[in-house]
Amino acid sequence: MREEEEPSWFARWEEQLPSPDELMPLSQTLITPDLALAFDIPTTHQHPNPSPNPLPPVPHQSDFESPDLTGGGGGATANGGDEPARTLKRPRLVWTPQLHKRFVDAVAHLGIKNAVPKTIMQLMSVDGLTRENVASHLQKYRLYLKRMQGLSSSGGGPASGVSHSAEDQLFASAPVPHHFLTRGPATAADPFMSYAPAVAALQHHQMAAAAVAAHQHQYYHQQQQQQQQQRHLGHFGSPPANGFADHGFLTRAVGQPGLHRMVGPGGVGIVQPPAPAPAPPSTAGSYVEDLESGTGGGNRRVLTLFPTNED
DNA sequence: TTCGGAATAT
DNA sequence: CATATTCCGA
Repeated sequence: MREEEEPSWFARWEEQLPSPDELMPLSQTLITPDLALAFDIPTTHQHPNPSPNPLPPVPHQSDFESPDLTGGGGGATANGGDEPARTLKRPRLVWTPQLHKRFVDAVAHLGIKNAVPKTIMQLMSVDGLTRENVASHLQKYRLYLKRMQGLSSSGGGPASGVSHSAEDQLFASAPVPHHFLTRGPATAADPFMSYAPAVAALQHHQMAAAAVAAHQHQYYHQQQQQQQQQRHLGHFGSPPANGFADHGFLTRAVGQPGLHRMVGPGGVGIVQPPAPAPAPPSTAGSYVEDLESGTGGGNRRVLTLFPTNED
């Protein structure tokens, strides 16, 4: 027994791909504008060829706005050569259907009562997502639910004007758990996400999804306490100004059902999947990087992530 | 002090 | 209108 088909694995890569659904780790990589501008994140370069990709050393922040003076004097924080990147404005988060899906799923699993921003955020496991992001969205989502409730039995008089505008589209994308409307705990009835136990852990402490991901085993799971909000932004402005336009995308799905999330510790530690094997040919997962809608022509840096994929 | 939730701002 | 930010109560 030897020699199986080594070369084959590559060819069958796509076919062997597990359910994309499971592999959809929403790996939205959010990099702070500073970081992104300074240098691109060493995301897994899926270069078919063995090209050594020496990750660019720490960048020299391109000045731009001063890091603010959060306490300039004092002399505390004497970090030498560290990229604080704290106090930066991040671009508006765009809630894509996928992201929202994740959100709804999380809420569904948690149950209304436990569905609080922090918990949801943790369960979602989306890097870069902040509690406020979730809180804001949650607020809107609640309004949506409320409205739906009121509408539900009003004598079918949508005449009032049930405007089914495109806005609902986002919400329509995700199934609204019925118990939401009437109140009920989370019934483990979800198509995806099988980390129910994680929920319990969550409630207990902030293990967060990191543990969940790690649960999968394989590769390293760097457990990091994300007590504070981590910062990561998505790839966005990487204008090919000078240098290379480069990658700019993240590779999702790596062969094998393992969630890899890039967690950035307070500093800039992006963990790259060891990926002993080459990266996917990039045929399977696609992603769409929407950036900048610019409908009105402004300087709106909209950070959007996300893949194509449906549900 | 932190978190959640609504109000308010952009 | 969609998010972000702020304010306040627990």
